[in-house]
Amino acid sequence: MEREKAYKERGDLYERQAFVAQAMAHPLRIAILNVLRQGPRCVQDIVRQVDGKQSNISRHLGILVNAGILQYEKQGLHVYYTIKRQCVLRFLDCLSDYLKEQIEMDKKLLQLI
Amino acid sequence: MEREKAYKERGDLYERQAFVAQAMAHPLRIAILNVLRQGPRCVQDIVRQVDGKQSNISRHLGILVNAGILQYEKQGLHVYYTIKRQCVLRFLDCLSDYLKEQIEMDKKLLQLI
DNA sequence: TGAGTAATTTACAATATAATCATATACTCT
DNA sequence: AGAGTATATGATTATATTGTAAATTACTCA
Repeated sequence: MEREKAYKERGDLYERQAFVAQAMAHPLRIAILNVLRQGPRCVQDIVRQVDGKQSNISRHLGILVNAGILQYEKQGLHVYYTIKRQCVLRFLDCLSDYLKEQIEMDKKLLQLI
Repeated sequence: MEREKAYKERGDLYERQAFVAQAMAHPLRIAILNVLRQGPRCVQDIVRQVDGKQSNISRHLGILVNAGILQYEKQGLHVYYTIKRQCVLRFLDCLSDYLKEQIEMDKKLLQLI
């Protein structure tokens, strides 16, 4: 494969990776992912567990599906969403280890002021 | 810990996770991370390897540092950047496995048209 | 000190993302 | 068919992100 083509393909990959990251880049969407850890859930279930309007949650679900992170299945009136990419959960878990420490540290700093 | 406080802390964590994800959500920043896999590199090195103006790269580096993904060290005129969170690389690797397949499939579909 | 190089920052215009309300679609049950 | 419920989709406004050129800071070395 020639050099330029190789570069272009890499760029293609980078764009898709960035697209997945972008889909995760919102606290509400992270909250949704954490609800779906429990297993498949319909929109209502999710709306009940995270703080947000139905139409907004629906939009965020759409973004996650679009990025290939979630799958959905229609069952009558309900639409059940499921996590399709376990990578994403592993990543969040890995991040939370040191982010929790960071949060603790920030809290202590605040108390010093 | 009371319920409401627990919720707030979770929200705090979600915001920070989202912030890290957001920092990864740009193809140029992914490209930068892939340059830095090789080891510490200064801004010029990076500018040479990815496609972009120096001031722009500097901005993107700032975003990655801010999210805690990169570290830097000044050495004379140069600033050397290093990857601090290996999570991030593992995540990108995990994504690329199926994204590459997806790219292949998309290419084949295009040829059918 | 001052010329030169590396890196960051500022200011701005262009573009993308987000939340909300109202509306539309799709399905169920009587 | 028609009422009722679950989701999704416009349209709009507010906010955030991006790229670029120009200005600024920080360091080196003659």
